[in-house]
Amino acid sequence: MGSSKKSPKSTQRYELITNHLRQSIEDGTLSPGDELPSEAELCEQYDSSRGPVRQAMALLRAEGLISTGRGRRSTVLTSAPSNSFESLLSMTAWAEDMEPDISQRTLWVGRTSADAHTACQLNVEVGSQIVTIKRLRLLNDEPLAIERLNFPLDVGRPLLDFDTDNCSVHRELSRLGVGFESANRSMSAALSNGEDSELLGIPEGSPIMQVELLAASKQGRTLEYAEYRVIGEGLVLHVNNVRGTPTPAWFSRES
Amino acid sequence: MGSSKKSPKSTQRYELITNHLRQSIEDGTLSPGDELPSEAELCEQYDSSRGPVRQAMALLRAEGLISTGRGRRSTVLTSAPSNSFESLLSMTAWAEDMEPDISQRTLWVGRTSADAHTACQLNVEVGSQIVTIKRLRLLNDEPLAIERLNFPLDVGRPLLDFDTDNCSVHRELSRLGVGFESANRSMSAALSNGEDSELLGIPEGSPIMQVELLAASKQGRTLEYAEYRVIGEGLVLHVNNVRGTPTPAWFSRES
DNA sequence: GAGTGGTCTAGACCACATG
DNA sequence: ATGTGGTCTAGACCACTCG
Repeated sequence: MGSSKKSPKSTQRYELITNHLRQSIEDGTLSPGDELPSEAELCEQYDSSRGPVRQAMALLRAEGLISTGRGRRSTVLTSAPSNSFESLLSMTAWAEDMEPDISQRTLWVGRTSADAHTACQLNVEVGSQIVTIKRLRLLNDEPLAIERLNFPLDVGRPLLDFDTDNCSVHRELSRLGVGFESANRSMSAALSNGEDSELLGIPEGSPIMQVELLAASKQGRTLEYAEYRVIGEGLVLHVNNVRGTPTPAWFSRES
Repeated sequence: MGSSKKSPKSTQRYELITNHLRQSIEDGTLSPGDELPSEAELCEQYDSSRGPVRQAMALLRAEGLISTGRGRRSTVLTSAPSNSFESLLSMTAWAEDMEPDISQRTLWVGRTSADAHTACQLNVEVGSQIVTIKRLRLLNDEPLAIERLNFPLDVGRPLLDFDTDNCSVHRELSRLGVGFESANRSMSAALSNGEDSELLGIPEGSPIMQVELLAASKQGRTLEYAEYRVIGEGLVLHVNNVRGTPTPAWFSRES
C-alpha cells in the first residue's frame, strides 16, 4: 500500500512501443525467428518519428529479445523472461516475482565494527561502526540462503529499529530516500561449511553458490556490501547477451 | 592471414566519444564520483549534435561505467573492466584477454547421435547426428575446466577436420561464416563427480561451477549448446547493473 | 535497385535538480 | 531561474542485404 512510488506519469511513446512489442513476443504473437515490422511501419503504426521507435528497439535488443542489423529486418531471438533492476538488487523483490512463498528469519541485527575485508568493500575505515543484518531466507519454509547485509552506519542506522523479519530491507531504504543506482554481483562455487550446514540444514560439503553484492549510489558511493550463501540446488543465474550491445558481465580468476 | 574481417571503417562519431570517455575513466582521469562534462559541452568538444553524444552516454551506462539522470550531470560509477561479446561467447577469447597461458587438450571430436537433453537444447530430433567436441582446458598447464561443445551437424561439420588442440573453435566457425548473434549462459554450483575429479585432478566432491551456454544466430536458430565444468576456485562471474538499463541477467530456481 | 537499419543534424519542449 | 538530461520531430545520407 501507501507507496507513492512514482506519479502516474503519462507513458512515454517509446515505452508504449517497447511494451507492445515485448508483450507480442512474450505471448507468442511473435515467435523466435519471426521478423518484426520495419521501423518505417512502426513509425506509421504509432504515429511517431524514428527516434522513439529506435529507442524501443534498443531496449529490446539490450534485453536480448531481438537482433537488429543493417539491411535486414529485426528478428525475434527468444522470449526470455524480463527482469528488473530491483529484482537483481533485492532478493525479496526477486522472490516476489518468481516465488511468492519466501520468508526470512532474522538471526542478528546490530552495529558492529567493520573487519578489514568488509571495511575495504564498503570503503570505510577498518574498525569503524557499520550496521549488519544476518538473516536466514526461506522458500516454502525450507532454508534457501544465508544473507549477510552490511551498510555504512549512516545508511543502515534506520534498520536498527526495523522489522527485518517481515519487510524488505531494500524497499525500506528506498522509502527513506536511499538511492541505489548500481549493483555489482559476483558469484562463485564453494562448499558448505559447518555454519552453512547447520543453518541451511544440509550435509557439510554440499555445493554452495557464493554471491557477493556491492551496491552504490548515483555518486558512486558504496551503500551496501552483501554476502549470500545459497544452497547449490536452489539457484541458477542466467546471463543473456546479444552481439553489439555492451554486456555488463564477465569472468575473472579468483575474487 | 586471410581474414578480411572488417574494412578499416572510419570510426563513427559516437564511438570516438565513447572511447575517449571510457579511456578517461579507465586511466583515472575521471574517477568514480566525478562528474562528466555536460552533453552540451561534449557536443561542442566533438563538434557534434546531441544524438551521437547521447548514444555514447547510453553505451557507457549500459556498461555500468556511468550513471545519468534528469536535472543532474552524469557521474562516474566505477572503472570496471570492459568486456566484449566474444569474450563471453568463446572461452578462448576470454582467456586471451585475461590469461595468456590457456591451452587445451582435445579428448574427443566426432559425430554422435543426440541424446534427449542435448537434442532438446539444440532443437533437433532426438537421435539425429550432431558434432561434439570434448576438451580439457588448461591454464598454465593446470586443468581449469572440462568443455563439451555440441553443434548441429551442418554447423559443426567443418570442425571434424580441424585442429581443435591449437585453435579457437568459435573463431574458426566465425571465419567460415557462422554468425553467432546471441549467447545465453546459465550457471550453478555443483560437486565434482568421478570423471571431473580424474580429468581436473581434484578430489571428488570439490566445488564445481557448472556452466551451460546456448548460442544462436540472427534468425534465432540454435547453433551451439555447450556445457562446462569449471573448478570452483578458478572462476568468478561478475554482473554489473545500473538502474534504468535493461539487465540481461536473472536468477531462477533449478535449471 | 529497392528496402532496411545505422548514423547524424538542428532544432524543440519537458521534467527534474540545484542554488 | 538556470542548467541538466529525457523525449521527440522531421528531415538527411550511408552501409548493408536481398532479390
